[in-house]
Amino acid sequence: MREKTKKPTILEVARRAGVGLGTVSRVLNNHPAVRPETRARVLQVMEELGYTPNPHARRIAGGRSYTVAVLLPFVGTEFYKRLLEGIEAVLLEKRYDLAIFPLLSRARLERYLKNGSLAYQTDGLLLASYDLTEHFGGRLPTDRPVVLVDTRNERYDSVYLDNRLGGRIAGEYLARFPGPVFAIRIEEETDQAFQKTTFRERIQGFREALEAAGKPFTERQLYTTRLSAEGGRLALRHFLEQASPPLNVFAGADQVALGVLEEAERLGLTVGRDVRVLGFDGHPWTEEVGLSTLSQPVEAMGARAASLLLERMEGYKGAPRQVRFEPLLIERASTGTPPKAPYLP
Amino acid sequence: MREKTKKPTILEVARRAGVGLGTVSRVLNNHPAVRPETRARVLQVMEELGYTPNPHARRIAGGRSYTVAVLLPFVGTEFYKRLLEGIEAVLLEKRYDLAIFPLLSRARLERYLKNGSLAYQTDGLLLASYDLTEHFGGRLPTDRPVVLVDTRNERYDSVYLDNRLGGRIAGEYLARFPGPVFAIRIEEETDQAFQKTTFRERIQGFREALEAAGKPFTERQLYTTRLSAEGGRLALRHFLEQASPPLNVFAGADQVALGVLEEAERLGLTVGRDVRVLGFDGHPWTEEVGLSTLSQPVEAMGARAASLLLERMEGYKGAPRQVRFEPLLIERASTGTPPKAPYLP
DNA sequence: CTGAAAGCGCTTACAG
DNA sequence: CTGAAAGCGCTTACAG
Repeated sequence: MREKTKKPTILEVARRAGVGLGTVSRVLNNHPAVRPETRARVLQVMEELGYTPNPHARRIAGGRSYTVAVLLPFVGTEFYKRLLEGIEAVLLEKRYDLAIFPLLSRARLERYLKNGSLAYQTDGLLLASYDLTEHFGGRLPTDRPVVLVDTRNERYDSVYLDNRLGGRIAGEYLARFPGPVFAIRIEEETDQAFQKTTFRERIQGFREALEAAGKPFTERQLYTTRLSAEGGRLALRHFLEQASPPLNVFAGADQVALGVLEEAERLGLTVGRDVRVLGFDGHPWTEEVGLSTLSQPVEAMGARAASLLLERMEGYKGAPRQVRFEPLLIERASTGTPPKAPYLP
Repeated sequence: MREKTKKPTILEVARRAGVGLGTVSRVLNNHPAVRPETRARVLQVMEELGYTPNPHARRIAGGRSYTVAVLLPFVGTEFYKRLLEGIEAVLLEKRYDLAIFPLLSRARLERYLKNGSLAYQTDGLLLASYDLTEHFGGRLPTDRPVVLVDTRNERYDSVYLDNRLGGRIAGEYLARFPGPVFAIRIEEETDQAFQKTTFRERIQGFREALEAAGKPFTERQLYTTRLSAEGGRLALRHFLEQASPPLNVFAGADQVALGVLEEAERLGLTVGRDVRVLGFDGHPWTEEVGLSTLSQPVEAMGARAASLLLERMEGYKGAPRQVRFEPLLIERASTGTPPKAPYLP
């Protein structure tokens, strides 16, 4: 009759391993001053008992929470899925937990930050996509280390993709093909509190490249839509009202590019010949559907951001570090080029 | 020169209020055995000091975490925004925190549940939209109370909307207007791990009502798309290829209905006369755009679910409670009916 | 109604 | 390298 399966504590581990509980704690914290044999024995016992440390006790005893807060837009796109995977990979390895805070409203954000709730819960903050510092006069109201990812700010460690460069690469690339060039501009969320400029930068770079190539780009070549595959379908229909195949489309995002692909197929057009399509993001499924795209190492960016944060949490005091990633053009069938060897991140 | 603004503790509050720290704790926990004057004085001091209890200490001392986990689909739709608002409202009032766990993959879910991480962190679980019990042989591997919302299961407290009824109301309503009837079926996410049937139920009810009204519904009257406004635009174009105005469209969700509205306007059609559109969800903005819709009391559902969970956490042991909400038809200009008094939830 | 004390499961100097 | 002890900020019987 054991009572409600009480979790084993550090004390029980210590007893069974025949050591003091300080030693168990040292093993837990990777303290170097533990003999390898002792460590092994303790780990063994932990394994047997299915022991996991009580994070609340650690927090209260050690002052650290072993938790990192990730604040991200409340949109369930593949980009954030991948970003979280990258972040989580390095955090879990270091035995840190990850608390996700979807940015729903400014009021909620302030509550998180102000009332100390976040402060109590986490040892560091990872801000994705929104540079929230503007809301707080340049500095977030927290004494925890902060790292930005998918956005940048000179005052904080930042890990970001050069979206404008991606747009330029797209422009240079598509300008070489016969037929007119079109682009899809994806509307950013219009929430005043949370702004980002990702898609705008991509289009900006695209426009620059076309102009540099002597193919000035006008509003008529642009179609604006929300981020959705159906938006890509509408875009292609719109472009086909203005020009006959072959035509070349920069979709701005893989998700939208997928819609272009779907609609082309529905209309009986041959992708890669009648319609060339270029996506952006390099999501894993683009390989299956043969979509050319500007690959973005999202997982790597997330991992890098998490590493920078971990360093800060361990006391690193240097100047803010700006880590810039570059997108990589991957040619596949959707732009008519024979597929190359698969992309290795 | 105060050092890094140490947070005040219960001890400091006790001193300043001239009471023992047990009393402060009692105030914190709404224990009845505290004289009103004493309580007032303590609360005063807390206010002055900007004291907030350290949740980790409470957790470790009291065995409770004062945190509820909300597991929800990784999609940033307005529905979940509203649901979270409803949940949060009652939880915050009871001084509970809310930990959001987006359901990204089955692997992550199992990690949450298994490794005891969730178990340590929270006192109860709220599962939104997915009945995850199937993954675990009928019972979730947790000893914490569990409440489902936006889905149902006989073995757990469940709060849900009768989506099929909503579909039926929509069918009965639209069948009365002149002109053919169309419907938009929204694809559920195809993730095998996380399934829901919301939209399917709405269409099912719709079909039943039409058949009952002697207007059999065929596949030709159905357009399938992902959940997006652009999907609504495509749908309307599709319907207009099959019939001339006036026509009547059940959009299945407000977001998609919005696209129908947009496209009708773009085509110069008069909404409410040439095209009648009925949404589903009753999101706040539908009033502004004059969209008729089946209103769903999402916030109230979230609040109710949170209340049921709180009761369980306080020890309620009764049989699982099934709370069924009914959608309410709101007539506005998009179905040609003059707007009535605003809906009061 | 209220205070003093034990205890929650850990971490971290401090001695050995 | 390791043990014993103090302490983290609370909660909760236990006495008054």
